[in-house]
Amino acid sequence: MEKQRKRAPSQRSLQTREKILDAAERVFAERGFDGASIRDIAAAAGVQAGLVHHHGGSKEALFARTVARRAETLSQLRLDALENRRAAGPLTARDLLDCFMGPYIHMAGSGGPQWLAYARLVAHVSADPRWRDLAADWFDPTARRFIAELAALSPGADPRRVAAGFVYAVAAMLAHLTSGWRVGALGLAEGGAEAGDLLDFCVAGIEATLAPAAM
Amino acid sequence: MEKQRKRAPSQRSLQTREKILDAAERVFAERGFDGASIRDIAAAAGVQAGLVHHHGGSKEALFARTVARRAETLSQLRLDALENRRAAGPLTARDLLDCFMGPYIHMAGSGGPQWLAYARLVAHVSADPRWRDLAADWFDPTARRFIAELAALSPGADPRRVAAGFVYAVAAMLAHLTSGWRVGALGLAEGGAEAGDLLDFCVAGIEATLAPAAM
DNA sequence: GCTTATTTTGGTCGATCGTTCAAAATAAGT
DNA sequence: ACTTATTTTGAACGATCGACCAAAATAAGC
Repeated sequence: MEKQRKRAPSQRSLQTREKILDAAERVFAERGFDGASIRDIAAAAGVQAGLVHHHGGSKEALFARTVARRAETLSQLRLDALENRRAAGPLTARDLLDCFMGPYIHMAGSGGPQWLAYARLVAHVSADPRWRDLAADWFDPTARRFIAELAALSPGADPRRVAAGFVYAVAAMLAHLTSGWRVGALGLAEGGAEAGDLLDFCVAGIEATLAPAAM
Repeated sequence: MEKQRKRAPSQRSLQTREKILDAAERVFAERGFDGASIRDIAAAAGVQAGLVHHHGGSKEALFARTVARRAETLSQLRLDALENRRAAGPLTARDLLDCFMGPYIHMAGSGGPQWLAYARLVAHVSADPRWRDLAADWFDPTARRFIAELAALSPGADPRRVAAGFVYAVAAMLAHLTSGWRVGALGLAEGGAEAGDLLDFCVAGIEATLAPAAM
């Protein structure tokens, strides 16, 4: 049984893979998993439908790949921000939330339209129990880390309260990133809400959950 | 052109309508609009597929009907709670948020499993720009009312900041109601987070947005 | 009880879905 | 340049989708 020799993927292939992932990100973000068709994604990428399967595997695998791609980058940005901030001195709740939310907000604002699509994609993932394991694999480790850091700020805090507060903060962040389609409806500014408002809201909320439990 | 005489719908028909709406609520909540099929809904309701169209119209109309049914009840509960609380004395931010969230939390907890399904359904609506108009029609009027009440508490507050904070609070509430499938993953209690934690978080966050803008 | 409108059934329609595949085109290795 | 593996095309496959309809069953009005 001779080993079949593998060959490194061509550069053209790598470009196509990214084109397909970008297209999948946009289409999945707009219409969700079931609303998006392989043919829609292929058309958005400018390739044939069969090619999507060749590069992305099944539709579920493609979806998982799309979620995973930026999740890795995002986690690294968050953890790096945390280390840098820690080196600068003692951490506050605002520091921690800024390290967690800052990279996402920044990339969504100036990292190109793909990052904004990714935020909408994550909103779909969060709304569908079907992707529980996917979300747990890619988001929970970093979330757990930040929850632990937050809980460590207040020795008397109830860890479950802090975890709940963190979930609320993440939900608010996703709402902030995806509220573009609500613009104007509720008196929000044209370009959506300000990132500072989000941070103020979440810091105050988290600090409330950090307070020692009342008797 | 003789007017064709209408006939009142039979009671059996009304029961079937509700069975179908309940089934649609469950299936739409679990799999979203595109993931749910008319046949799935019909099977869950124990009727034939054609009957779903007869009672609910097109799939989109059925979805809209499903969203609208409890939205009406919910708005009324919220506005009633607001009037009752107002009669008891001057309102605080906590009062207002409790009037808005309380009915939902209460119905989700003890109003039967259908109300919990409805919360997941609303999460899908919030994640999909396709239902912008639907959400605006059924949720915005009441939301606007509560935003105005909140803003009135603090004359120096920026209305847009308050609106943003309210959107964050709603997102946190939906996360609270639908976080059952995250239970345990992040250290949350088995039965999900406590409603009190949600209210504490949101009150603190909203009060932060009510503070007069710094110079 | 007879008539009429409504409710329900069971099946079918064309369209579109995810997936597969053989063949053509392209690029890499020697 | 020749060989070989990979990438891409274009077209199919069966399954399932939303929607529709004629006929049967049921209930309401007289």
